[in-house]
Amino acid sequence: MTTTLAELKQAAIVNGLRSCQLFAGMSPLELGSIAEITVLKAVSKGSYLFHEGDPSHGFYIVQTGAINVHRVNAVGKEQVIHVFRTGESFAEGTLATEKGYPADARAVEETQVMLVQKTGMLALLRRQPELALRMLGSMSAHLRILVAQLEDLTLKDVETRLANWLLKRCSNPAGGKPCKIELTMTKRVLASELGTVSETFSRTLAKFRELELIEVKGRTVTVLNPANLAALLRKNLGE
Amino acid sequence: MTTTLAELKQAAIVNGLRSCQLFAGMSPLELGSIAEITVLKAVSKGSYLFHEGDPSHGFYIVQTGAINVHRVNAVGKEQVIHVFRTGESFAEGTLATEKGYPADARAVEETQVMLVQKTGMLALLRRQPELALRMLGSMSAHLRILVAQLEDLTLKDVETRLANWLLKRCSNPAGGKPCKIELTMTKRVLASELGTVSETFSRTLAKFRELELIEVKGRTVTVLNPANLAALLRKNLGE
DNA sequence: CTCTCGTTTTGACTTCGGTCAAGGAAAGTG
DNA sequence: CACTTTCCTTGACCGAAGTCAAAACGAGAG
Repeated sequence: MTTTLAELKQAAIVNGLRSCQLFAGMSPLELGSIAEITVLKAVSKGSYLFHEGDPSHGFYIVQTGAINVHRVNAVGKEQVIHVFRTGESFAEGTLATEKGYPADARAVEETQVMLVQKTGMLALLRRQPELALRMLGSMSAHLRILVAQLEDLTLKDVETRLANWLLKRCSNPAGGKPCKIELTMTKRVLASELGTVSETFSRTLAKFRELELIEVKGRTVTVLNPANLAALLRKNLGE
Repeated sequence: MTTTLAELKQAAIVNGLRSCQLFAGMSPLELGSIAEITVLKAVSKGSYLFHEGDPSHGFYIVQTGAINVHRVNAVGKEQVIHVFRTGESFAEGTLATEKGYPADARAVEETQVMLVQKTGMLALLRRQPELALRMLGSMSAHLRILVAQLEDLTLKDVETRLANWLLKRCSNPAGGKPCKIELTMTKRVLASELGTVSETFSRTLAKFRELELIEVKGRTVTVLNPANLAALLRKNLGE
């Protein structure tokens, strides 16, 4: 039995699809049918996958790397909507509408994505209602993320947002053990993800350092005592 | 041929469904099958349709009145996500997930809604993939609204938001004819919809009055020259 | 008409956080 | 290694908008 290059590629795609939340637990047969309409795409660091208003060719799944989905206003200031990482899918919403992509998408680092093509996917959805339900679920998750983001940005100050952000990536947010966190991107980008600018971000880190809540060394932040940080977060939210 | 009360009710529901964007252009037969799983609900002014976290019984369509979907933080401050009016549907996202509603929903005024029940709808979706695509489209629209809201609140100041809000309700936003706008709710609520407080709202109206862009008389705002207001909006966005 | 209660407006104050500017650290390049 | 470039940090400043307080206004009740 011979294995062609195309078959290998297909197998790789099936594997990629399997690691995506959206398709978890689907049969190899079903995955195969999706793989057929899926193409791989490499996006180099800093380059754009699509811009706001571009006509949609389908939706994306991140295989490796990270995609920053954001919006830019007339002044050029950008607001991060979400940074999608391995296994996450985005832009599903463009399947069922003629409108283009509602935001910009740029690779934070060297990234591999899978593009599940629109026309093929629409045909599949018509034949497999269960798949459509999965898509609905996934979009619902996106809505939740956005609602949370909205609340974050409007109802909390930067200090609170940073505390929350740090705690979310602690292995044990309630414990008293120090916890190292590696920053995967530049602090400017991180700041923007938190809805602020690098200067303010820097200052807030400094404040936490003075309070002996964290230690910073290059790209590594060590939360000295997650419980203390959690206490500060509660205090900020609590009154 | 006799017409029972139940049949009349069904007919009323079918009519309501037809006026909803989500179901526009569907056959009477299909509408009928949805009507079967739909119940009417009256919500008195100020009372809640659901709270954040409540288990979902389905999604809603506004028949008359208005529903304010919002989020409340620990301090009690609330952030409006969107005010849904006649013909609009919301909470579709809860169909495909076990999580409860992601926000609160309160009637701004006396309101009639239709509840399309979850279990029945799921069964329908499995049989009618086209319906599922419609739902995807509708959720995509919601995502767009949220993204726009996010951009509004983070990238624009109150003055710009108010100018935009006023222009949106001018009959002819580009023209030079004065245009009366009736405020349907109290200014405090309006301010909150614009993501600010009544004081700031008041001041901004005053500023516009000084610039002779508008006139205010009780609950009536008259945009003297929509084109001028549009110019101000463009200037704010433009640099 | 007058009193009362809720809403709106205005003023004074404060604060958060963004901008500008400059110095230092780090990292890539020849 | 020296040099450029990008990133990070810190200080000084400023503006938008929220809070508090008090006055003005308006609608309904008696």
